[in-house]
Amino acid sequence: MENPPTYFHGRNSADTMKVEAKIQPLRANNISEGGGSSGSERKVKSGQKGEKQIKKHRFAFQTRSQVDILDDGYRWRKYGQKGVKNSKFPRSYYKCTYKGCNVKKQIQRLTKDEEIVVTTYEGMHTHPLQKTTESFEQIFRQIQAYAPL
DNA sequence: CGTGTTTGACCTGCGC
DNA sequence: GCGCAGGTCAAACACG
Repeated sequence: MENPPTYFHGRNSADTMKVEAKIQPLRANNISEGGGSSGSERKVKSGQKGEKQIKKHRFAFQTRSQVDILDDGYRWRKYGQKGVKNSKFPRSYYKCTYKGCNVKKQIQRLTKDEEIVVTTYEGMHTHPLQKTTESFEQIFRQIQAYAPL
C-alpha cells in the first residue's frame, strides 16, 4: 500500500486548531451490555479467568475537528477499522498502550457532518497523563464536569 | 530496533 | 439455522 486511503498520516494539527467539544448526556454504567447487537465482551476461551470487571465506563462526546485523531495526552494504538452501516465513513478502533491500562477508544465521523467527529471512550485510565495539550485541555475540562465519577 | 499502522480473517450476538 | 452487523486479533510492513 503505497497510497494511503482517505486518511492522511499527518500528525494531529488540533494543537493549533480550534476544537469544539460537545459533551453528550451518556450514561456510564447503564450501557446495555447484553442489549448491544455486538459482542462487546469478547469471550476468552482460556487463560483469563475470573476478570470481575463488571463495571464498564463508557463515555462519548463529539468534537468539531478536521482530524479524527485527537491527541489527548495518551498513547493510542489503532487495532482495527471497520465500516459501519449508516455511516459513509469507517469507524476506527484505538487502544491505550500502558501497563495495565486497557482503555479503548472509538472514533467515528458523522455522515451528515463530516466535520463532526464522535469519540467514544471505554474504560478508565490507571495512569496520569504524560502530556497535556491546550486543545484537549478545554475538552478534558468539560469531560470531568460531565463525568459521573 | 522499536513502535505504530494497515488489512483481512474470524468470532460473537441477534434477528428472522 | 443462517445471515448480518459489529468488534477484535494477528502478521506484515512502514517509519523514526
